[in-house]
Amino acid sequence: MQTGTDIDRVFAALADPTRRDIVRRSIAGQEGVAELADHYPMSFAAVQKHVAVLERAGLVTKQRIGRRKVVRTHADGLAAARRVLDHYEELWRGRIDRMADLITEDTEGTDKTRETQA
Amino acid sequence: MQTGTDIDRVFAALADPTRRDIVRRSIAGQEGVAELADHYPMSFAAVQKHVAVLERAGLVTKQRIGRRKVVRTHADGLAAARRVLDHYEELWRGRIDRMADLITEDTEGTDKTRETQA
DNA sequence: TGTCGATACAACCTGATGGTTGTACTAATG
DNA sequence: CATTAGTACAACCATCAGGTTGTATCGACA
Repeated sequence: MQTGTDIDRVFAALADPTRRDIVRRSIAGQEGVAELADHYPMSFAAVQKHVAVLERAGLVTKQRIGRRKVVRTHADGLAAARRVLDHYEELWRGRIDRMADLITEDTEGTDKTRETQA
Repeated sequence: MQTGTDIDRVFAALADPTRRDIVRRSIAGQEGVAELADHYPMSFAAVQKHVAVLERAGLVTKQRIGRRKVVRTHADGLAAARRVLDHYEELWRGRIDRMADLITEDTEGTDKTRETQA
């Protein structure tokens, strides 16, 4: 569970509508894999694979309850994705501020403005 | 045409680290495709493709400036992704509230007669 | 303990993705 | 107007992702 919440996997997992729906349904944390599968026009195995993708991305967890394995969404995974977007928004606001600065100051000559990394 | 800001495309686009970096750099909105390409260990054409993916997802736009086409990130695209995550968080909070309700009320009647025992 | 419900996993097919090279279009510039 | 920087796009290739079926495991229970 080291790489549990890898950002690449999180976004990739969220890129599929079926998987987003599984995430949504699993917030309630009541359904097993087979029950989830009933909601989609595909095989049980396909849904099982989707759940596996979500699990690898750290977006859901499975817990054995009786003979089923109940799927629950893991809020931390979603938080990881949110943080990335928050970061962009922060940078975006910074850009706006800088534009405002340019308007008020109007000092020319800022050419090699580069490198910021992340 | 198409689905301007399709959520599938947005998340899929953000699933690639190179593309996320392009989004980040393009917030400044200063570099053309070739300038962006200089930062990555791949061909110009490959970067061009990445930009195209971001463009289709509504995450960036291109504007001709001189002989270059400057790439700028489009905040609306990011906002679309954020809205999805916000929705999940909202549902998540609702779940917590419902759990709290169950604890305080404890009046059954909502039974599906499931998960017997523990 | 033998059966059934629920889950896991492997093998396979197909289309999408991420990378390459090569060629062609477009617009500054000498 | 010929050249060249910058971009676009097509063809091609390898790998991955989403789906299928088929078989195996595992836990509950008559």
